[in-house]
Amino acid sequence: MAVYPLRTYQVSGERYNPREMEPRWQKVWDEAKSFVVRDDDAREKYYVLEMFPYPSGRIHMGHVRNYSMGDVVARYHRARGKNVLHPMGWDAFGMPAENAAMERKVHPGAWTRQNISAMKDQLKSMGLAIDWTREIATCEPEYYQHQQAMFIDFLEAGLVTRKKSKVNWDPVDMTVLANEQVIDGRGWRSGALVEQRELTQWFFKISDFAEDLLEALDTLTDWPEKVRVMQRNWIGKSEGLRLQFEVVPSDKADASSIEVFTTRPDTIFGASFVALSPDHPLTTELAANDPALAEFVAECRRQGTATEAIEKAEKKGYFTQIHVKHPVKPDATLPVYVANFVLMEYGTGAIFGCPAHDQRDLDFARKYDLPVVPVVLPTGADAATFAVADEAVVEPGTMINSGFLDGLSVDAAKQAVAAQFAGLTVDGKPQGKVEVNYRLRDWGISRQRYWGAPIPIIHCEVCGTIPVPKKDLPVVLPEDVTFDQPGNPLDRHPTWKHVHCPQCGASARRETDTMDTFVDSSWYFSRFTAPHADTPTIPAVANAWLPVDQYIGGVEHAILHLLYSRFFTRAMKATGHVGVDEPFKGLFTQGMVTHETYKSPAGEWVAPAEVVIETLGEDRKALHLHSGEPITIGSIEKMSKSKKNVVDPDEIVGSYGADTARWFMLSDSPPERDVQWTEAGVEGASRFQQRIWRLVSETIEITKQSAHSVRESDDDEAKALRKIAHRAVHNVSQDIEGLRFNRAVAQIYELTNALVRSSGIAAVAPSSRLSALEDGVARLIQLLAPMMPHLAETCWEALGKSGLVADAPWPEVDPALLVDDQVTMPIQVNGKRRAEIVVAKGTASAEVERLVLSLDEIVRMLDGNAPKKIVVVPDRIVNVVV
RNA sequence: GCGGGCGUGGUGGAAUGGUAGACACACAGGACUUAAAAUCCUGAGGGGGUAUCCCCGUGCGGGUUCGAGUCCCGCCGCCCGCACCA
Repeated sequence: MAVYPLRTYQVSGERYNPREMEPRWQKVWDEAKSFVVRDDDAREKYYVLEMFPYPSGRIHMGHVRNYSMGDVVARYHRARGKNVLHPMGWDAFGMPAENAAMERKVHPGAWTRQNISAMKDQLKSMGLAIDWTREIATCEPEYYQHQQAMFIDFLEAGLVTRKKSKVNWDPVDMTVLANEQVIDGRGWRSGALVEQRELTQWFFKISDFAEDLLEALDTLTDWPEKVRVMQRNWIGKSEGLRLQFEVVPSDKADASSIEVFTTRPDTIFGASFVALSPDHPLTTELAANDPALAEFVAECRRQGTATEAIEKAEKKGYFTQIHVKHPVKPDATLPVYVANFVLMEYGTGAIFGCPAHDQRDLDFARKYDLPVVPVVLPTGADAATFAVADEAVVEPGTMINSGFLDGLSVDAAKQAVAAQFAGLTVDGKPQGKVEVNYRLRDWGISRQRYWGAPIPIIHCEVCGTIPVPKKDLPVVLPEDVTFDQPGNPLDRHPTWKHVHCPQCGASARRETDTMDTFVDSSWYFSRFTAPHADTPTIPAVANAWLPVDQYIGGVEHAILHLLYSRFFTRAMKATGHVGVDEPFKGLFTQGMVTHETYKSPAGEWVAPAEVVIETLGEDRKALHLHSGEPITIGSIEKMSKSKKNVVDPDEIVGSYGADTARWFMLSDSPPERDVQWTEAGVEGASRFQQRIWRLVSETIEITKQSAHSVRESDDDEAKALRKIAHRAVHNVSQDIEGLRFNRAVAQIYELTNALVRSSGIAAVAPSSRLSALEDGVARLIQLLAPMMPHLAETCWEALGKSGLVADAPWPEVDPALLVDDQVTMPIQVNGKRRAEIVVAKGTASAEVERLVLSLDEIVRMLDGNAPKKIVVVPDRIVNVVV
């Protein structure tokens, strides 16, 4: 590109004022119903959704980032001529509302609805292209009655069960938690150490779908690999053998057999003990007559399940005095221990230990002096000298010391053992049975809380548990509840639970447990397809919209919400509410918003708003805004109230405008990574906004002043500018489709730079350049529209374009302008760039070679020698090897 | 321990095996201004040479290749997830 002279005149344009323009355009979109979507639109559908917010009171920067990304996708596909569904709702049930009720004497419903109203205003101030006519809140009977209806459908379809089981009890929130909600032995919300309690609970039979949920992960190719791996691990499939060990008769126990599960039946000849879980029924039976064992069991229970506890825990056991017969070594027996590392929840709660090939078993065997017999010889090891020391051997190899298995591979041995036991029985049970085990447990959904969807069940002493007849739905939460004491307000409500049995009419009791809030969020995306229907969905409509094409949210939901939703969608399919298995075709997990932390000399956290940063060269110093005392700049952390490093979106929107906040959230950092919120970054985004406005104003000014009336054909500069503009459209399109917003932003900057440079001389240049400038600016505004929609509308209007830029079709790209007729080829000598030549595109290699060898630099570097080899990659690069 | 990801200027980050550092932030110099802000122009990976130029450079060590930030092998470091799962 030529170097242009300084701009030829100044424009006295006013600054762009987002505070004035943003509300104005929001009103225009609203009145034009721009983003209201119709089901009967023939265009191709596109469903984009961001994870809906919990109405905590105010939106935070994480929301801004999340919804900015979704909005770009929505607006882009709209411009691409698709019928785009982009709805918003509220995940409105949950504990914080009850906590607020307890702390502030405000009803959870009032608190929640007030928060929704405030947050809706905040979201609206962002200018999101959302169809607000589809808004739903999970706490309203209009929503949860359908969830209750589906609960009954699931119950009838055998997808719900009620069973007594050991559950995770959160002593602070006074409720049961699902396994997925226990993190490191603590409640996911309260952080309290979780206790085990026996309770009768309602369960969704998610484990019925374990295999399908696992296998279908392979079809979710538009999901992050990380999330798929996490779900795969959570489902935790393992294939193995259920084995019966015959108990050697004694006066110690009545049991005649012990059942274990193993994934390594091949190592059976290396077995040297059997171990029971402290929670195993046989353990309990034995402990009844053995105080020392009872004490050992109690000690195991105290051990805890926290990460550190497990890492440090020593393998400990208690010998029961019982022996079992070795299943493949006649006359040999194995001692039976109770061991602290055997889990009742997995397999059968009992194992056989093969110390040579399992680290835990080895640690245990060394401690209790049990035999360590290697039975797998690793490939390449010497059979004569091979021995197991402190590390168990887990790699594959060849069977040794294993009777009829000797010489087989591990896999072959597994099959041979299974075949060996196939026809045999112990204690009337098959001695060995091939079995697939999953770690995934059924989903316990009963919560002993008020602010959730009531489980539509009536307990009748005569008839048992009876579903509430659908005509009686919804089971509405009573309003008059108290929160002045712990426990479930529904349970102590004076009248609510007292009902008559719908079958026999006798006095009966309503179920007072409510559903886990994760049930609410497991199908809201389906409800959005028919938010006002009097059935959970309208299947034909749901099937037209589903699956969600692009779902965007935080990775913290990788297991909980995303796995539950996959299950729930399958259950809805089984009961005829939707026709798809998978709810989310594409998933994107965005990174967090971080900020520097600040601490006062007293060691207290200080909010960014109270800190002044002084820069001296590259040094930065922080001072307190009011007191002037020095502030320590700390590490960069996720924005959180506890560290006070939060920036309020309202303040940013109020001072810089929503477009600036949106733009900054999309710039720089790749969307899957964390982004650091900085004042400088926001300033930069704001400056860019003004820069665009200046460019547009100048372009308009130049057009007015231009005396040109005849359209001339493009000169080189005009053509170059058109190329840049078309290329930008092409690249930005690809980047948005690939969700590479940071790169799209960079492309837009480049186009802007080129246009600003060009505008400086357009007034005195040939008319073709003015035309290219005008066209380029219009394209720029369109590229900008998904990201800075208010600014784009303002510019669009100023440029005299008709209609809204939000309704304008995405600009077309002339493919001819994407290709260069000339290419610059770098010339490498031994892989290092030494020169370059400009040749016509498609120049033959031989011609390129000739040109290269005639270059002064190359002649000099060859120093009279002939090159060993010349590699010419047409239109790309040349490498001369000397 | 297992699984996944990452490591590039002062900073955030670009780079279908083909000119490393696009774009932005921060910084420096200059123009404009009474001044400041804003704006515009210029510079910049490190080292050396007053121009043109040379050497080094993507965590470390090897390898494949005409050519490696990118692919392979072995290390080091950081982040995330799961975890006594038999």
